Amino acid sequence: MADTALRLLNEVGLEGLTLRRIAKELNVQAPALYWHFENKQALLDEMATEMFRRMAGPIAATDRSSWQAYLTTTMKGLRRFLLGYRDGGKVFGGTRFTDSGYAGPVEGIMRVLVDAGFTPRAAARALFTLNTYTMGYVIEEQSVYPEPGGERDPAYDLEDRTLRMEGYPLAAEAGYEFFADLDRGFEDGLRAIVAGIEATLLKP
Amino acid sequence: MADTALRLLNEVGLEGLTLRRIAKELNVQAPALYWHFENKQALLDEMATEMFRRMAGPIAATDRSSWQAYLTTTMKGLRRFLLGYRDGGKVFGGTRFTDSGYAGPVEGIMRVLVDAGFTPRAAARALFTLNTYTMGYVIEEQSVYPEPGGERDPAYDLEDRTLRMEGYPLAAEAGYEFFADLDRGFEDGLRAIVAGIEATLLKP
DNA sequence: AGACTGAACTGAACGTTGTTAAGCTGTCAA
DNA sequence: TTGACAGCTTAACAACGTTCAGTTCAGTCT
Repeated sequence: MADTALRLLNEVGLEGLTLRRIAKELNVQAPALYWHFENKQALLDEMATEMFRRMAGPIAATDRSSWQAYLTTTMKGLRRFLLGYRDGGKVFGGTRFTDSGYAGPVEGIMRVLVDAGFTPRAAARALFTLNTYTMGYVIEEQSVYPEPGGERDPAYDLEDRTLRMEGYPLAAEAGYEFFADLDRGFEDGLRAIVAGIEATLLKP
Repeated sequence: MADTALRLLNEVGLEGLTLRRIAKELNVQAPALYWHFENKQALLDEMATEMFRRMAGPIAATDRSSWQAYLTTTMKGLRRFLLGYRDGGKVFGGTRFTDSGYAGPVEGIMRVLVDAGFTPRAAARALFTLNTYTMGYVIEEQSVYPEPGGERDPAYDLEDRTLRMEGYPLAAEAGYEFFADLDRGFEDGLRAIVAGIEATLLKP
């Protein structure tokens, strides 16, 4: 049921994801959904939780050669997963999980960090910082590329953007760096944050 | 007009911000708004732009004793401003600006960084990384504290949260660190990122 | 003065949305 | 056979964004 909604999400986007559309996909009338969910928000929460369940498994089995490599591949994985769903960032950000299934994965990441010498508080801070960065990045990214693997939104055309920046050469160059190579941009930011975590949270 | 909508935003939230409600505030009928805006999204874009205009001034006049201090106070200011509007993070994130008024402030920040020895590309990356972090943080934060200066959303009750985490001691402690002191949490993350920027983007 | 223009708005309506209420259908246990 | 209950349907509601044809009114031109 949340499965169906998630599949539909990639077809119609968050805006087009109406209860009647979901019901149609299930060969059912819209009010029938209320037997399973209290309201639409509860369904969205369930969807976010299901998304998390699906990514928790694959992400768990990552590079453990160092805590840096572990965090890096984990966050790359998180981004890839969120990008896999249309509006994945928005659906995921700010929705509460409907069960405690995320406790396990969080415990796993925390374990790695604490074993590497972090205090629990520093480990939690590192994790939260990386999470918010990744989510913020994906939200921004998905407003440039609304559909997974799809075309760039024409409103973010780089040449138009540069033209409108006349008189502000550095801002023009910045705009280009912001939205040109999003993969590399994410990883450069990620590398910076991981290095900063080592400098200020592991060895304060 | 966007002013009125912004004032109303803090009263009724993004969800309650309907065209009929805005029109009522202006002593006008709802369709009249379409004389001034193509559609509701255009109005939201205009609101985000207006938000940016209001924060660009105050933020510009900040600590210039070092680029680190400059970035830190700028980002603290950005967060404070976003927190000043209900759902400020969501309104701001992923909306396109309606004019090029943001080019000036961006140019200013870039200038400081380049003068401090950053390449333009590294400066842009530093700025974007901090921006996405701040926006992601505020979005998360505002789902815990929906109203500016208001009460904590009961769904994020820390004790409930901790209870549901039985068997995952580190995750429980992490949950506490995540949502306990949001001011300190933001600044700790900020400090880490700024340090990482120095280590990997200024001196690669 | 009178005709015209355009900006700004009204009133009524349309299709769609999330949601509620009451009632129908089948399945399984007592 | 009866009853309970899960799961659904049909009908309807208020509210939403939006469209369209018409109205008001200040200002301009002849």
